[in-house]
Amino acid sequence: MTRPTINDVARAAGVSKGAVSFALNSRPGLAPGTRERILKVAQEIGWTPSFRARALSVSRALAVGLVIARPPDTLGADPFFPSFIAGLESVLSEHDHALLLQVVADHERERPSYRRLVDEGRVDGVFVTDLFVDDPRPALLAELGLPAVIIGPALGKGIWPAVGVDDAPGIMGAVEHLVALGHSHIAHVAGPHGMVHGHSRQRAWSTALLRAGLAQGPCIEADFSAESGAAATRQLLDLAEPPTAIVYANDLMAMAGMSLAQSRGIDVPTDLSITGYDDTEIAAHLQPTLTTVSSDVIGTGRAAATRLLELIDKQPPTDIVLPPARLVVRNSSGPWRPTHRP
Amino acid sequence: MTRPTINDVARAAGVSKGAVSFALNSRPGLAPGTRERILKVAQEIGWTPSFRARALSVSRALAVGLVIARPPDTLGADPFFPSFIAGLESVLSEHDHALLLQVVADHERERPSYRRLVDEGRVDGVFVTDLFVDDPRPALLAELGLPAVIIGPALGKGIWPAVGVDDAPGIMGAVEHLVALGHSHIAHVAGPHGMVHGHSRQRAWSTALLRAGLAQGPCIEADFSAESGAAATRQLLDLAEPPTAIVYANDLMAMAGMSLAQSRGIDVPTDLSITGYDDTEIAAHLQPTLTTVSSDVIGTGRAAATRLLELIDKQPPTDIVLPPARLVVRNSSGPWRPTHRP
DNA sequence: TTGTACGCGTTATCAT
DNA sequence: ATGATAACGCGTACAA
Repeated sequence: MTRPTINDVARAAGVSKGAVSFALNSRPGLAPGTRERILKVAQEIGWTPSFRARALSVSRALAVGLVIARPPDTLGADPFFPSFIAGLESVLSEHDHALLLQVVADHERERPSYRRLVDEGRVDGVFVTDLFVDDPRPALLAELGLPAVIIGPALGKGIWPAVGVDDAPGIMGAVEHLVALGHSHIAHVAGPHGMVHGHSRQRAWSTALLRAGLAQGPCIEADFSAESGAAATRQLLDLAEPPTAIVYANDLMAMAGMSLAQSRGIDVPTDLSITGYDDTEIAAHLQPTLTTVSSDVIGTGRAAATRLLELIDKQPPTDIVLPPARLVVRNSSGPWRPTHRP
Repeated sequence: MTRPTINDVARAAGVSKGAVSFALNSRPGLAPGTRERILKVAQEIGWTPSFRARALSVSRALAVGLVIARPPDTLGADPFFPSFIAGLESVLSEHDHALLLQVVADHERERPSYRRLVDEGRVDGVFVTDLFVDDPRPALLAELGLPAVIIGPALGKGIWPAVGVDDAPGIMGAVEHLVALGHSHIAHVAGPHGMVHGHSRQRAWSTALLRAGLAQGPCIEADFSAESGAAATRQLLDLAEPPTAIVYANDLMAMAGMSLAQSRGIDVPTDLSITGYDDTEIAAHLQPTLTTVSSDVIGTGRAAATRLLELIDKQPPTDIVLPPARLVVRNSSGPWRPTHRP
């Protein structure tokens, strides 16, 4: 009833432990016949190498970690992680690595989280998400000697490789789309300036306006939450000259903003155009359907996992090309109409 | 630069490996002074026991698994997992257990996933979610000898303990709320009948109607997705006698349904009342705000983790009481008005 | 190909 | 009562 070990296989096949190990890892130095026989016996006995023994022996954890630092309720609304994790998994499982997940409420608790992962030797590397400007984590991880891959737009040259869909093309696409519809007063509801994806999306919005030869519209910093999206929208609509279009840094804020506008009797898109970012499942089923930016999140996960495994094995980086984020035009954006508001 | 081992500590403290181990695990048989000295030295050297070595030695993985079988895009819209995982983590980390996550696209791939977890000895137990009626997984896990805790409403007596907020009170609360508002033609957009939480919510709806002395309203089976929620709503509204209120099995379908109704010029809640389930972050920011059911998901995670660890250690179950799911009344539900539709 | 040391704690057996 | 010693768990890798 107890699990078979490598010794059982060796005995049954009439060879040594070492031979079995060689056969399993398909390493040279075994007669083809022997190799086959060993594998067949292993199959019959139903032996799979013990991950624990292997991990101890090779001094590797055979696992990587993902530490998510966010209040759980904010997490629930984020469509990123599930898909991202699915992408990670698809690569990791092929390389016999497991994904170890930790969710901590805030960045304070993130540090000890990494420490423990390292101290106990639980993981061989980690993914770092939600990077903020001047984030201390890359340096901390370097100090701990733990390989890492940063998820998100690369902000300057870093210690670690960054993997992620560049969000600029998507946001710029949104602005261009609105400009083409005749809008010239285009606002932005941004993510926190301190977070790189908040930052980069805002910069993309700003750059796009510049390129279109338009004046910078109003920009309000929010925090990706529905609450903050609604509040930001309220501020924008209360301006002396409210914008005719708003580019949101994510779908959740866009949805909250759209609802707020509607509750004030403002019609979307007749009176106000709105774009989101993420292409959440619900986006296509709102009233009106939401124009938003879609990116290959699963692909990002795959790329990140691939890169981290390479980093761990000290292999040269594969060049992985991800399709750029693209605008999905729906009904929340429409032509600008030079009418008077009530 | 290499990690300190138990030997380093033993040498520095002038004792044997065994003594250090005893000190660490606070086991009897050491003079108080010795114990303290050892711990102090360990602290100074910065030694933490290697998880790998310990796992091999105690023949335990010191980790538990969560296998999520869902297409990633459906996952993204589900607010359950992030909070649930946060709850799991808070308990697991205190007991030095890690959470190993796997996301597979469908149930076909779930089976091999468990096999690998077991064969490699990666985990000591698993959480089973999204249980469906006559689910083969509990039996499979029993056969594999892998302790499990089922997440969700207990459907009959099972091999494994079930942990989860009972959804019946919440759904019944929604129906009662609608009845109190004067509605008598209350429909249900259900989750898949084959899934226990789809099933149990539908039963709760049905029971509540019965208790209120009302006729069973129309019920349409959907699959928790926005798409299916919209389709089901379309069917309901096309009935000769459309319902005046719809109870949805989750927020996502409710949102899609609400949008669909609005796109047809039906006012919510004036012409149609709507309730959801989950209390998603966006629910409070929709137009109108969504009446829905809220439950303690983090608490569920904590309870599940506690129970699984007990199961693994063959300890008697702690009795954990979770607050029942409760209705959060907002603006998508209102009094029934006996008016004619256009 | 085989034999064996090794990785690193845990625990049962012994000695004082 | 204290603490040392050695076997053990299970693959991997190198010398023979």
